[in-house]
Amino acid sequence: MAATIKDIARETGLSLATISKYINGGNLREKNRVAIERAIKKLDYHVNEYARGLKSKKSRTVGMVLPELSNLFNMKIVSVIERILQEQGYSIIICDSQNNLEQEARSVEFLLSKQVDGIINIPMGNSSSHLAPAVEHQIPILLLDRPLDKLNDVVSCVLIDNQRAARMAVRLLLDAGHRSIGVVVGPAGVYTAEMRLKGYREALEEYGIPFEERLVARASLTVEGGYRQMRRLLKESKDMTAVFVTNYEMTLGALIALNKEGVQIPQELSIVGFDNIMDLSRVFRPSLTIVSQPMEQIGIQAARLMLERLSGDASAAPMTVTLSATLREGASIQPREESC
Amino acid sequence: MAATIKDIARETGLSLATISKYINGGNLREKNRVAIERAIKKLDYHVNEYARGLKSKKSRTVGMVLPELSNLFNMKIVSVIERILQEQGYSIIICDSQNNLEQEARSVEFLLSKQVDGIINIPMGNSSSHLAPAVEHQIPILLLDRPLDKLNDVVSCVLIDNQRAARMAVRLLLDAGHRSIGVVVGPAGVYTAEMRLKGYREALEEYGIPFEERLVARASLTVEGGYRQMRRLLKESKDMTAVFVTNYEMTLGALIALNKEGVQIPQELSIVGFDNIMDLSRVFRPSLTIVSQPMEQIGIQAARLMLERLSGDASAAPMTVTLSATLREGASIQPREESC
DNA sequence: TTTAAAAAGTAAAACGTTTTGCTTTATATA
DNA sequence: TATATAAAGCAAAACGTTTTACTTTTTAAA
Repeated sequence: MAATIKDIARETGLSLATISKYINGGNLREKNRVAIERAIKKLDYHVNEYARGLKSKKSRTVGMVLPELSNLFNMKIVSVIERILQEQGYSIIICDSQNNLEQEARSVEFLLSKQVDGIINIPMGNSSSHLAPAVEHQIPILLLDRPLDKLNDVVSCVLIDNQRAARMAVRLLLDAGHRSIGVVVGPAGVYTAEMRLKGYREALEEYGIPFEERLVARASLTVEGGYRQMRRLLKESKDMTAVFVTNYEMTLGALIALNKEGVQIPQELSIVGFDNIMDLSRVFRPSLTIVSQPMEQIGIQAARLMLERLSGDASAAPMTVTLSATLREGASIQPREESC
Repeated sequence: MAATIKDIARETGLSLATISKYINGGNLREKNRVAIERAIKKLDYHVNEYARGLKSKKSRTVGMVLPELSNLFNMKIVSVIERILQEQGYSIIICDSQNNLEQEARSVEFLLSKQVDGIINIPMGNSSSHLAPAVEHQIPILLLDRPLDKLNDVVSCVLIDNQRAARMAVRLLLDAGHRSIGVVVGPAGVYTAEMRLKGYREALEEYGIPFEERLVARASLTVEGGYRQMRRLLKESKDMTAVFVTNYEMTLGALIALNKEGVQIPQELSIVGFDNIMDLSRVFRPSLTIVSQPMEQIGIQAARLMLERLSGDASAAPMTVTLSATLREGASIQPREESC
């Protein structure tokens, strides 16, 4: 039914090789070029990606493996990467591993069976074993948001300087005179959570403030997690005058909790949130001070790195790109007189 | 490098056709079966999807075209569909058309160029022209969330009974004695918005309450939209005692606005929200009364319909499946004495 | 003009499957 | 045991490209 390169050859009187050359951007005589173009239009020819893939061993598809889709950070990143890769003719297959390590490994196998040219992965845990089959296949691998030490020499990586960003955020609170600062942070073992917590500790240290376990609230990375742990902090640490919440969903949950408890921001509690998705900082009154991850940039860099490695560029050695999160100052921090 | 069917044939002494038969689930002699299985394991053979696609003209891939990814309803649906199709060996390519009609059309073309076996689309507008090329290709098309009249006889469709759900929700408020009920609803022209507004009007009509334009707040389907329009309603309609918010993001925005304004729920204002994502109804206190779309079911039905049509099942005529949203009663509605 | 070099074009093989029409082997019936 | 039938296996062609090694044409230099 559909026209093939053979039909174009017949229509133009040229050979298959010439048509193929045209399609792949080679040089040809002007009159042949126009003849081919006319024939393509006339017969409504489209390249058969499967025949091409069979010969070239390239699928022009990259796979993406994520812990979950229903997370706005992930979605935003996917959205950016998808747009850029598509512009270059690549399609992406997304695998939601549903916070399940075995599923994550299965997703990698699935993508390999679909013969993707590369894999982008936001790893769930700290093991890299799920990527072993992909490493073996020698396809480019790119880690997002979280590194995996074992693979440092084989894969590229796009990260945020979580630790520094957290340090800056907590400094802001310290500079405002706060001394009892709570932190709502993700589960132990999650790289980003650990780094952000580290930054929090560092800032305290700089100011000579003792770190207190009771001010650390470990939450699942969800609205509910933020809600619950914010309430717990409020209940258990009455002296707390500020809080740092370290991801978007938890920030949302914390805000709901604070509102429900009628805690005035910033009069009664200062807060620094995380991730400017859905323009939370603008919508919320008083405007929220937040750590803002450059999500567009993360996506752009990830796409760039992947495309470079896909094109077999020599310069495309595995590398780690670390981007800076920025602090957007709002009005959710109250200076405290009694200190200093 | 990678083993092919030929290697298996050589290893086992059988013919290509027999190996192919095995792979595709045909019958063979027991000893041949085990020989093939051993060879496959030994040589780590995997089907080459591109060779297969070339012969069979099936890509075992379906495309999905959405207005945007950063929307939790869409994401949840994608997540479910992705899981089910993947279990059947299908991969899905997602195209985020970024609320851009031209991009939506380009996405369809892109998917066709990638030779997807079917397309699932949450259409942005009311025109079906972007799907024309897909219709021409004779591949199964499935519409989600919003129908397109022109295509009724060619495509399947999975919908929610928006109108009824809205009617039920507003009835609940009316039954509680509310007479001045605001509604935050999506932009004019958006199918779901219109249907939900229609349901709102119907309920009022049933109770003999005049419809008032001033109580209708048209918002963009975002947190910010909900926030802005909720504030507008509060300011402009002091007599309003209840409000119905008709999507998840807007509900979130409305809640933020109400909290910021210090409006007590439900004492000062009763509210019915929409979509139980992130367990909003549980997290929020008082627990929210919401219209809950059966997102899991929507995804399941969509996947089922698509799979049936992909398998060329005779029973798989284009059809419309309409699912019911349910009302989850929380504690965000206050009965009003003065009425009845 | 002739010749050399560069550019453009070609025929044919290959990629790894599925499928068709046929042959061989196994099973059931007489 | 012989025969008919069903089941299993096979050889070869086809799918629509890309690529290789070669030939022809064009352009530039002598």
